[in-house]
Amino acid sequence: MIAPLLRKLDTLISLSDGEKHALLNADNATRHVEPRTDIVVEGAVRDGVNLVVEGFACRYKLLPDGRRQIVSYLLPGDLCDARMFLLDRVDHSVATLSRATVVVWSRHTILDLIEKNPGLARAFWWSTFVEESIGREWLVNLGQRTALERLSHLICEMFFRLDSVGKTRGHSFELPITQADLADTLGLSVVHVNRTLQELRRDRLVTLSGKVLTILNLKMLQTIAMFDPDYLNPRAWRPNDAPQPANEHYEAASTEERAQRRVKGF
Amino acid sequence: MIAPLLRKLDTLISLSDGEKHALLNADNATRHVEPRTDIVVEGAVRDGVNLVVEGFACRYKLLPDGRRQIVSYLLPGDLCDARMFLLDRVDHSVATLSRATVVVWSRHTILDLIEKNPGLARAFWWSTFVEESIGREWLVNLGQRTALERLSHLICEMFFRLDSVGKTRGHSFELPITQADLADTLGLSVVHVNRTLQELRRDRLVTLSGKVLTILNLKMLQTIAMFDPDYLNPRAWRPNDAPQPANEHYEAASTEERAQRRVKGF
DNA sequence: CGACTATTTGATAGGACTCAACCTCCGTGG
DNA sequence: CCACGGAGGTTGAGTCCTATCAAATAGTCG
Repeated sequence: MIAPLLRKLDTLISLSDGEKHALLNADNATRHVEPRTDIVVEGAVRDGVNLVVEGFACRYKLLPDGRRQIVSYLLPGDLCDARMFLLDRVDHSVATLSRATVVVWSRHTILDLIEKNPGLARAFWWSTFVEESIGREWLVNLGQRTALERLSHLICEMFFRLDSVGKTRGHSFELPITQADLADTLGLSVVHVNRTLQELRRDRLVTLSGKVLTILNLKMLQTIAMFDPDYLNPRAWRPNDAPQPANEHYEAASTEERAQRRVKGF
Repeated sequence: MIAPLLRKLDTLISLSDGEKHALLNADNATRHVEPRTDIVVEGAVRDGVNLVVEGFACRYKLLPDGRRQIVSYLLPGDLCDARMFLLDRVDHSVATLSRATVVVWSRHTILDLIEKNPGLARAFWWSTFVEESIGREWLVNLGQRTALERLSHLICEMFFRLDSVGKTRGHSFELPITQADLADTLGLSVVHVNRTLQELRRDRLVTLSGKVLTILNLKMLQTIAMFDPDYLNPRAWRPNDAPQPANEHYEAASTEERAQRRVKGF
């Protein structure tokens, strides 16, 4: 059930068997949620942590006049709240885009998990790094790229993210969202998203029928989008796994421990 | 020297005298940096944490073809690296926009500070929440707002942020950056930034001479920008200041220690 | 099958970009 | 003290990308 999460976290930071077990066995409640349903409402008090298991969800913000901007996607394996269980409220809402399955851990359960499995805390933390990194890339997308580039970039990102949780088949994946959602993600009008999509199809870059998107020419799509998947993989941000000068300090310190290692391991 | 930081953190989460002292007395080196100088280079190995004390800096990303997007501003009191001292590398660069003064803490110093003053760790952490919240608001800005709205919003944000660290005089503040920087921030061309700025002046909303910006009609500017300062103040996100379950737990944990505190407290 | 919702198409308008030139302010140096 | 050079700011003209408006088509679900 929570396989995508396990897979994702394990990629970020390899988890011990104990940690995997803990996650698998933690109390949780499964919810099936209809499309266009708020999971977390801006300003509301939070009670637990949600994990998207199946389907797409998003964080979004509304302007007083009704304009909507989607600020991130929550794909299978993504935590809706990440570390937000520390905040009572959030400044944005989270809603499903498609029909979705969500696993909910109570605040208590999560804190207990983290307490007993520091590695999990680390992994959660890393996943927020990725989220922030994606956010920065989205800023570049909205600020600098043209409609064609934006859409291409988003498609590339989705492909890589879904692939990392085993939700692709070859170069295809389900894209259970509407063009209006894409528009609110890319800062474009629906009409223009539609035409841009047609352009991608015309150029034999992708296929999109029903809710299945197939990338016909990934390399070309990446080139157009200037897409470099590094930002999705913090592991790659490290030069390699060789200790850094800054780290020697820690390696040297000895009594000092887990805490130090923890920090580094992050 | 680090007064702006103290002031900011104290607003986020009130600091104890001990914590303030620790910060004030921590070893640090002061650097004066010329405009347009990289402080942190994408992909480079990190060694310490930088704090902007005076002047403006920014995080930015470059596209292969040279387009630049500024993804956040670092104003006086802002930490360039926040928790990034845990990562060896970052996916973006940080550069000064104006002449700036930067205080540098070594990795060791920072870890020591955090170790001994969990409250500081918490405060740093909170400050990253604000940063993320700002990032989301910027996404809305780039995705949904028109040029006039974007610029107005950015000006409002700067005003509120600078005001919170005592860097304003009345409704004026120094804006030591170039229109080209604004353009790369707002996803607009320099020419259009220029014209939009003129529009704001024509409408008697702001004044901008030399490097000093004065807001003549804050209320109107906020209305145009649909600016709501809440996102800058996580305190407001909490229902009140009653102790939270999460915190009780955190305070309570005892044997497992620093490691836990590190993770949780941060 | 009917009522929606989503996608597509056509036509038109407009916001923002580009190109190119000009101006203004400063710091430097002869 | 003024000439020079460069960076930043300003203007004008023309174009293009993207938005809007409106309507038709296709899909979906009960």
